[in-house]
Amino acid sequence: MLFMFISHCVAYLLTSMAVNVQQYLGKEYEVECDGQMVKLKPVKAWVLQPKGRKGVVIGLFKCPNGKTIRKAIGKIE
DNA sequence: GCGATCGG
DNA sequence: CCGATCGC
Repeated sequence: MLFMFISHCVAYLLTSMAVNVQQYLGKEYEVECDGQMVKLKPVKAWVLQPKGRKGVVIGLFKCPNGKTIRKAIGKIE
């Protein structure tokens, strides 16, 4: 019973976070690549947030020139 | 400096 | 292993 409850909570937390990040993955962002502004979808996104402080969402972008860059694409309360 | 992530 | 990402 307790196990069921806890696993449910864990699953809920994991999925809700995954969904939040996935929303960022769907959208395009203006990113500076090779001295040019390019619209790209992030290859990956995650929350970067110290404990007890506000944080940011970091997007990982693959530029046309092959370079990979990170950019903050969101804020966390 | 903290937070996660991964390319260089 | 470190830089760089952002805001606090």
